[in-house]
Amino acid sequence: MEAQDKRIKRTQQLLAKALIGLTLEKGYEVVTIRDITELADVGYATFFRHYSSKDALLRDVSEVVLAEVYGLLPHFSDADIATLGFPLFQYVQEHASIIRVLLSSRGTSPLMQPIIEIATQKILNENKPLTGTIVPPEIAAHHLVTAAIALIQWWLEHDMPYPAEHMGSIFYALIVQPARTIAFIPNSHARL
Amino acid sequence: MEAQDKRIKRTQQLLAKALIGLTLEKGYEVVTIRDITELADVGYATFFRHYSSKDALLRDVSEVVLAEVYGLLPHFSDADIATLGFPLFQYVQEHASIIRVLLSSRGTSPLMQPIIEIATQKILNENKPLTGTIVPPEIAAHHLVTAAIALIQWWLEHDMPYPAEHMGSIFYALIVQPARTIAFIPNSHARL
DNA sequence: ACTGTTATGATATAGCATATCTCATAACGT
DNA sequence: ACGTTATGAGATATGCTATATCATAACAGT
Repeated sequence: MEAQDKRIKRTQQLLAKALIGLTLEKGYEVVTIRDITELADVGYATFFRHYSSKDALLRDVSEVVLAEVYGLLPHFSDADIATLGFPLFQYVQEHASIIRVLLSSRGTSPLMQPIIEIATQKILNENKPLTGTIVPPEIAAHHLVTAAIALIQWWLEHDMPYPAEHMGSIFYALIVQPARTIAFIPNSHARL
Repeated sequence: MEAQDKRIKRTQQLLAKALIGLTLEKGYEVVTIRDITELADVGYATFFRHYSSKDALLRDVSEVVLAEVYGLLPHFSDADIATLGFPLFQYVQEHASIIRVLLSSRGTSPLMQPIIEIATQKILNENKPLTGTIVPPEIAAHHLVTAAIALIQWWLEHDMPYPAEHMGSIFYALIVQPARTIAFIPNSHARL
C-alpha cells in the first residue's frame, strides 16, 4: 500500500466528515453533493474525481466499520453465545455516528442490500445449519441479520435508552436464541 | 362521500397503474414522475394536480392494502395464534404487486417509518404486555413488525419459493412465538 | 339539451442537481 | 528544482421537479 498523495487523503477526509455531519443533521437522502463540497470547502468537480456518487462516498466511509461488524456476527457453537450481543452493541455505541449515517441510508440505495446478503452468507458459512426443520437456514440467517439491524436502528433512533449490555441480552433472547434453536443447534440447553 | 368526477378517477387510476408497472419493472427509486405520466398518457402537469410527489401517489395507492394488513396483525391471546401467519402471507400473495412496490420503496422515503410505527402501536394497544421482563414491550412489538416485513420481503424477492402456509409456520416459529413468550404471555405452552 | 364548472393537454419557464470538460494554479513526491 | 498531479473556478449539457397560463373538452345538475 503506497502512501497516498496528501492532497487526496485530505480531500477524501474532508468529504467524509462533511457527509457524516450533514447526514446526522438532516438525513442522508436530502444531502446533496453540492452540500458536501461546500461544507468540506472543496471544489464541486473535485468530488467526482474521487467518487462517482454520494453512495460511493458512503461505501468508502463505512468500509472499515462494516468489516469489523462482520467479525462480530454470532457463532452458534460458541460457549459464550448468550453474551455475544454485548460486544456488538458496544461497538455500535462507539461508532454511533457512522452507523447512524449508514442506517439513515437504509433502503435508499442498493447499499444496504449487499451488506445484508454478505452478513447472511457469513452466518451460513460459519455455522452448520440443521436440515429438515420448518425454517430453512437461509431464512433464519436472513432473519438474524435484518432483525439485528432493526434492533440497532431502534436503539440509535431512541438515543440508546438501555445500556449496550442490556441490548445484548435482548438481542439474544429475542433473536439469537430462537434462530439458533430452530435452525442451527438441535438440543440446546434452552433457557428462558 | 360524493362520487368523484369521472376524469379524476380515470387519471388517478392511470397514474397508479403506471407507478406499479414501472416500479416492478425497474425499481421505485429510479421511476420519475415524467415516466409515470408518459406511460399513463397523461399530461405532466396533471400529475401535480393530484399528488404533490411520487411518494404521495404511492401513499394513495397503498392506502387500502395497508389498512387491511393492519387487520392481520397478531393477537397473542388468540387460540389459533400458531396459524395466524397463514392469512397474512396469503394476503401478501394475493396483493403481491402492490406490496412489492411498497417494499421497493423501503427506507427511501419517510414512507415506511410511519407504517412501522403504526403497526407497532397497534400491537402494543391490542395486547397486554408483560412487565419486568428482559425485553421491553416496545422493542418486542417493533421487532415483530420489522421482522415480519423482512420475512415478507425475503419471500417476495425470492419469488415465493415456499407456499403461504409454510411461511406462516416460519413466521410463527421464528418471530411470533419468541416475542409472545418473552414479552406478552407468561407461561405459554411452549412447543418446539 | 343547455349551462356553468372543472379537469385536462400543451407549452413555457424557473430552479436545482448531477455530471463532464477546460485551463491556470498550487501542492506534491522524488 | 522539476516534472507530475490534484485542485479551484468556471462553463456547459442534461434531466427532473414544480409552477403558471390558456384553450379545449368532459363533466354534473337542472
